[in-house]
Order: sequence, then structure tokens, then C-alpha cells
Amino acid sequence: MAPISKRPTMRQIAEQTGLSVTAVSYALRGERVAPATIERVQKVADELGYTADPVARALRGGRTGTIGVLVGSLADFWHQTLAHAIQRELRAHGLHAILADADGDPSLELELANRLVDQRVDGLLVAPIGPSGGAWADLAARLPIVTVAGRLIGAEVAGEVVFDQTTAVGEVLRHLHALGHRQIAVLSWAVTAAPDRPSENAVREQAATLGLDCEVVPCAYSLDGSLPLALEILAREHRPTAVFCMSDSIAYGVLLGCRQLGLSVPQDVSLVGFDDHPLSGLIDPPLTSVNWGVARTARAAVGFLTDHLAGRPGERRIIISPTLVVRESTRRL
Amino acid sequence: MAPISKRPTMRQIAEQTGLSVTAVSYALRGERVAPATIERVQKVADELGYTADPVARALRGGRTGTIGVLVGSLADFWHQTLAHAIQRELRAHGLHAILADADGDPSLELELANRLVDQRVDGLLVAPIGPSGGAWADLAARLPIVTVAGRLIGAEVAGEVVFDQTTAVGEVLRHLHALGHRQIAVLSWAVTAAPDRPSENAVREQAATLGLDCEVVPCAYSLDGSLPLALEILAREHRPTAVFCMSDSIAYGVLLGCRQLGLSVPQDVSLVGFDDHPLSGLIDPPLTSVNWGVARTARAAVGFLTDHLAGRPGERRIIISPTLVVRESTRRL
DNA sequence: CGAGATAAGTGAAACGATAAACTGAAACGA
DNA sequence: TCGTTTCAGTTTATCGTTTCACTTATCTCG
Repeated sequence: MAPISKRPTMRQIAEQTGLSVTAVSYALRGERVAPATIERVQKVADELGYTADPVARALRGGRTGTIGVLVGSLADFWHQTLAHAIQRELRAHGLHAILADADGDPSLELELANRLVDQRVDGLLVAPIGPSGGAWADLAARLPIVTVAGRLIGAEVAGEVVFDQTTAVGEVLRHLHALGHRQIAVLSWAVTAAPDRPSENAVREQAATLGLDCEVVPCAYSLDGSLPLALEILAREHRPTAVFCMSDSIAYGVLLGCRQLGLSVPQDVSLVGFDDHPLSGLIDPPLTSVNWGVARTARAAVGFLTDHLAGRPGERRIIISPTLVVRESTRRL
Repeated sequence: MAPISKRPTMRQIAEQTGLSVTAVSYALRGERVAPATIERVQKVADELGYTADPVARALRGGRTGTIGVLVGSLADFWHQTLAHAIQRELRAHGLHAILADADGDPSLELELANRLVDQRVDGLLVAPIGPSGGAWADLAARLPIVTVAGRLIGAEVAGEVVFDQTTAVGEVLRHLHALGHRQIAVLSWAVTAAPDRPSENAVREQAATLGLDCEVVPCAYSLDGSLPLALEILAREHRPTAVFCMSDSIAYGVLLGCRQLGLSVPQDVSLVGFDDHPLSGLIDPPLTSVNWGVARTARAAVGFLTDHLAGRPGERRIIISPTLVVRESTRRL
């Protein structure tokens, strides 16, 4: 239970070489001390398997080489994909990622972000689902934060990867409109305290423009969250002819609901997802969805952060355009 | 870039209350000092928004309340699911998780594990894909490690959640055998240095018993990894009549390969996955797979760890039995 | 040959929190 | 009245590393 064999420290190296701890510290970074000494220290360090204790180093306020990644909901398949892509991208930059998951609870996000900062990460990559409170601004003043697919209003972030949700929603609604759908249920993530959610406004406005009857239903950001909702909505007397889900995970739950109710997609109900999970082309029927390109999203976000950490200036903001991928889950009415 | 507003420290509280730092330390944990003082300190702490710096605490060797979770490949859908389930379960125990991803590279696992230990986690939950070198034993002596679905031979771990892969493989092979399949390709994760991989031996032995012609092909643990392999294997003159993938992710890639080659599943090729991802029932065709129960797996693993951390004794080992879920991707030849 | 520069290294302080040992005062029992 | 507890703190040391200020030698140049 208690740590039995502890990690080697500089002190041990110092004792073995007869040097002071200070000299060892300098030697290990190749400064000040004589080349011969550097080599001697290096050799002993290798023998002992010494690595610097990042905690002790962090205590003094230096860089840790670790980036905190916070995703709003790892229950959501797209967030899983994003998390992985970001981890991979960070590693390509020689950075390590530690990942935290707010599990669909917006109120947890800030707490977890603080927790990551407590771990002395050099920066934060955040894919939030919740609203942006004032405390984010304080955090953003302490270390660089890059947001992905969700903004932190009021906080001065180091970079933003913004998804052009307005355009995406417009394309989806126009697509459904063109197919003759007029009554549409929109399952959006639960937005307990963010009435300014851009996509939600986008839905209402554009629905009005197109003359669509859109009902926006808040929905947890996962398969399990949407199934019961789908069962309720689709069992109604006047059920919508199409369901537009603001996440593929939500769409999968709706698909399950359709099956349980004996409804066929797309014959009885057209279904549109969002974020285009890698499996969405494989499911039955292949899901019409909106693709953002995970790889380039991750690359942009990590690039923003590394640029900022390297002290390079620049306008760190990118707007990712959506690609509507029409598959077979939508059909003319 | 540099931390602008720093976090409040005990020293600030001490100055404001006129006490020593130590007194504040005691007061904040309600020990030794007078009730009136405790209240006074508490109030100032709240005003300042003080939270203990876990790094400084960790330096002294105390508990951090954080558990390191290491997954072998977050590119694999099942590992994504497991990671989320574990995070959720840990949070239910009041513990925080930090997740690291070896991204399919077995040689990275030990390095990342060390990295997590460097971050002063109280324990480690590991779902490895690679072999178990000697250094794991050193690590296991330093802090409790619980393995999930993969053992660390030689290391004295705090608990093991073992998947009964032998039985699982047997059930799959018997299922395929019963359907008349004799020539089977097995896509197993790449095992660069682990000839003792139980499932691989299990495949060979049981294939021999049943008189099956099984070819075991090493394959990266992801959708992208299996697609090219599938294209190669299924384009052969004598292609196998069934493909058994040691992960649903691998199976999805094979399914994509089948589509590209114009082969139909299950008419032309029967396909079996492993680990039963939540979406496997939704894809076309619904995938025959082996289910382990992610929730109970996560619960067992986290339970083992918390029991150990609480100092409770016990035999911490559970063998999870597989459930073969027969869907529509397998068919009589 | 002596002043100054440089190389190579040392000791002490700092980071923030905690634990052990210690101190002064009040309370208590005999 | 003396000796012992208890209370409510304080002082000091510690964790591992980095950095600042300082000390010796040795080297260079005029």
C-alpha cells in the first residue's frame, strides 16, 4: 500500500558522485559544469533510472509538458473520437495529455478544469457542452485555454475552434425541407443554463424562415439519454416526420426507439445526426449527418495551443465549415 | 502566458488571521485548534476561495484522490466505452480519473503508466494491450494496480478483472463450426512481443480440436488498422468463409472492406466481433459479438481498487464470463 | 606580476503544505 | 504548593527541484 521502492532523486545521484544537488541539477541540463562532470552525472543517473520528479518541478512553476483535455461528455461518441484525435495530435507535438470527462454534467466542467489546472497542466483544451460562467475568465487568465466546438463567453482564450453550427443547421433544415418535411423534432443537448446556445437559436430562426414546424427538445448527449425521449415523441398521435439530432449518439438512441416502436427509418421517419461518427456510415440505415473533420479539428486546436505556448503571436481562431453527408436515413416524404 | 492571478495559499489566510501557516493547516482539517479559530479560518478561506494545492500535498506523499486510467488503445471503440464507464464509476466513489491513451502502441504503455505515477495518482487502472515487462512489477510495488482484460505477468497487482477469453473464443469457434465454416481468418490485435497472449493460444488449440483451418493475422486495434488487411485477405482466391475479429473495431473495418469488394455479409462472408460495442446491434448487418458487460467490468475494477485503498483485505480477482450475442452477421454456409 | 574575467562548483532560499517536536498558559488533583 | 495534563498554538524540518548569490581556483591580458 505505502510506496515501497521510491523513485531515485537527485540527492542519491549527488551522494554517489560526491557532488552537491545543485551541481547535479545543472549537470543534468548540461549547464555550467565541466563536460566530464556532466558525463559522470549522466551515467549515474542512467544507472539509477533517474527521471525528474515533475511534481517537485511543477511546484516551482515551470512547464510540465502536460496538457489537460476536458470533454463535456465522454458518453457521446463524437467526444470519444475527438478526445482520441486530440491525444494523438498532442503526442505528435511531444506533449502528454490527461483527459477528464464531465460526463454530460455542465456544472462539473469548471470543477474538473480547476482540477486539471491543479495538476499543473501547461494548457487546457476544452470541448464544453455547458454554459460559460465567469470563473472561466479567471482560469483563462492563469493559463492558455483553447476551446473546441463551444465557446467560453467572456473568457479571453488562447484560441477557438468554432464550428459553424448556424450553417450546418441551415443545411440540414433545407435538406429536410427540400424532401418535403415540415414537422421536425430537434433533439438538442440539454442546455440547463445557456439560452444563448448558438445552434438552438439557429434552429428557431431558420425554421421560421423556411416555414418549418420545429420542436426543440432538450436531450442528454448520449444514446441512453435519447431513447426514452424518442419513445415518447414518436408515439404521439401527430408524430414528426423527421428527427434532427444534434449528435450522432442521440440519433442512435432515436434509431433504437424507432425499432422498438416498429417504425422504419427512413420510410416512416427521416433521421439526421450531427458530427458524423465513423460508424454512422455502417449502421442500418446509413445515417445522414454533418461532418466537421475530426482530424483537422484536433490539429487546429492543438496547433493553437502549441503556438501560444511557444509565444508565437497570431489570430487564433478558425471557423470549421460543415459538410452535410447525405446517406440513407433521410427520404422524400 | 505566465500565470497572472495565482491561486490563494495558506499563507495568505495565515496573514489575514494572524495565525501561523501550520495553525491554518490544522484548522482547515478541524484538528487541534479552538472551534472559534476554526470558524475564523474557514471564513477567510471561503472568502479567498482557497483550495488546497494538491501538488504541494502530493510532494509530501499523501493521497491525491486521483486515479490514473491507462487504456491500450483509445482508437478502439471498446476501450473508449470502458474508459468512460470507469471514469463514471470512479466519480461515484468520489475519486477523480485522469486518462492516458497508449494509442495502440504497447511500448508506450509502461512509459505512460510511469507518467501517471509521476502525477501522484493513488492507484492505477490498466487495460493493457501489450506484453507485461519486468518494470511493471516495480510499479506495482509502489502503488496499487488493477488490471482489466489483460494481465501483467510477474507483477503483484492489487486486483485483476480477467476476461475468460478461452471460453469466449471457444464459443465463437463452435458457433462458426456449427454453421459449417471451416476456413476462418482471425484478426487479432498486433502482439509484437507477447507470444503468451492467452486468446491467441486459445484460438490455435481450439481450432485444432474442432478441425478448423484458422489463420491468425495480427491487426492493429482499430477500424483503420483492419481495413487494408481485410482488403488483402478477402481478395484472395481461396478466401476464408468467416472472419473472427478480436475487437468490434476490427470487425467494422472488415465490414467496410467487404463493402468495397462488393462482398455481402453474411451471404458471402460471416463476420464475428469481440467486446460488443453498443452500436454493434445497430450496424448493417447487426454484428455477432461477445459481450462482457462494461458496467460490471468497470464496477469490479474500481471496486477492487477502492477496497485496496481502504485497506480492506480480500481475494481481488474476478473472472468475467462471456456472453455470445448472435446477431445477423453470421450465417450457415 | 597583479587586476579582472571566467569556469566550476557550493550553500541557502524558495515553492506550498504537513508532521513532529516543542512552548507557554491554564486547569486539575493530591 | 507542586507536578502533571490538556489546550492552542508555534517553530522547525521535510518533500525534490531550481535559482540566486557567493566562493574558489585558474586563465588572460596589459
